[in-house]
Amino acid sequence: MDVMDSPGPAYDVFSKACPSRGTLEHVTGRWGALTLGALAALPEGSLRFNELRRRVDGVSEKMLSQTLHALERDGLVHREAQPTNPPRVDYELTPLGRGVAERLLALIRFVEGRMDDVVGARERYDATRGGR
Amino acid sequence: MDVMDSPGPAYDVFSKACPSRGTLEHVTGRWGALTLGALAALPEGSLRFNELRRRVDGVSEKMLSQTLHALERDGLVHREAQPTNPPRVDYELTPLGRGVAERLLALIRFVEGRMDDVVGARERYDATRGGR
DNA sequence: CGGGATCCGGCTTGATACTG
DNA sequence: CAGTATCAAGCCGGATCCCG
Repeated sequence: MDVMDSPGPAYDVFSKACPSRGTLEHVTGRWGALTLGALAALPEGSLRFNELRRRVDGVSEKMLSQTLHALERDGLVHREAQPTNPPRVDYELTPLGRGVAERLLALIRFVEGRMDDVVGARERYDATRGGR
Repeated sequence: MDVMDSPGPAYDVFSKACPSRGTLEHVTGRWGALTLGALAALPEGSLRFNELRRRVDGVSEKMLSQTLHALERDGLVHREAQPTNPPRVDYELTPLGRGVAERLLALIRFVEGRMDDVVGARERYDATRGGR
């Protein structure tokens, strides 16, 4: 083994310049997280553009399109376009994307499952500060 | 059991109006994720304001303060101020916050560990589209 | 249907300065 | 040290129009 083989930490999100920070933001971003979540929630994991849009309640066409491009570029989502009329485009997770989405969903489900605690904490916090 | 006891899904991030979406954004937001990650990476998990600021490379005072308030309000972070001079304030995760941070760190580490794949995917993507 | 291009208002963010 | 207040800038995100 060469000393050059030593990998080291290599990538560290806590470092300002690390490219992993950008990817983490695509993944955890407002629409990125929900898009990955929607694709992961499926058994067979393939969705068309407008199906996806309906599942991610509140997303605009522009933001969904933009989000999908970023995720595709990072190798997390695969886009398959069929040159039919009307056009049909399917999106699905890549194996890498499935790994990410799995962990993301674990986080999402945990948060959803503890929302009663969160809501309670908020009420206590707000009560402490009177009206502000 | 009363029928009223039936909990149902109760909270669903995919729904626009669900409060869990807000909490998820605090948790996964740009600075929220890194702040929770920094607090979770510790053995004894207590950090002072400026220690935290140094670990989360690039965060401004304002954003860190704002982020900590949101996390405290959601019951994920505990704030302990000592009225000494100079003032000393320690932040640490609550049990709930530790649960969230654990899952968040699993995601972060997974992304960091696959960045080579991501970088490769980006190069292939960019090459396909010529210069843009 | 599945987007791209453009315009534009507003919220988020980052410096800077100030306080206890 | 641990923040808050203020202000300007910029990027995000929505609406709209358009095309294949």
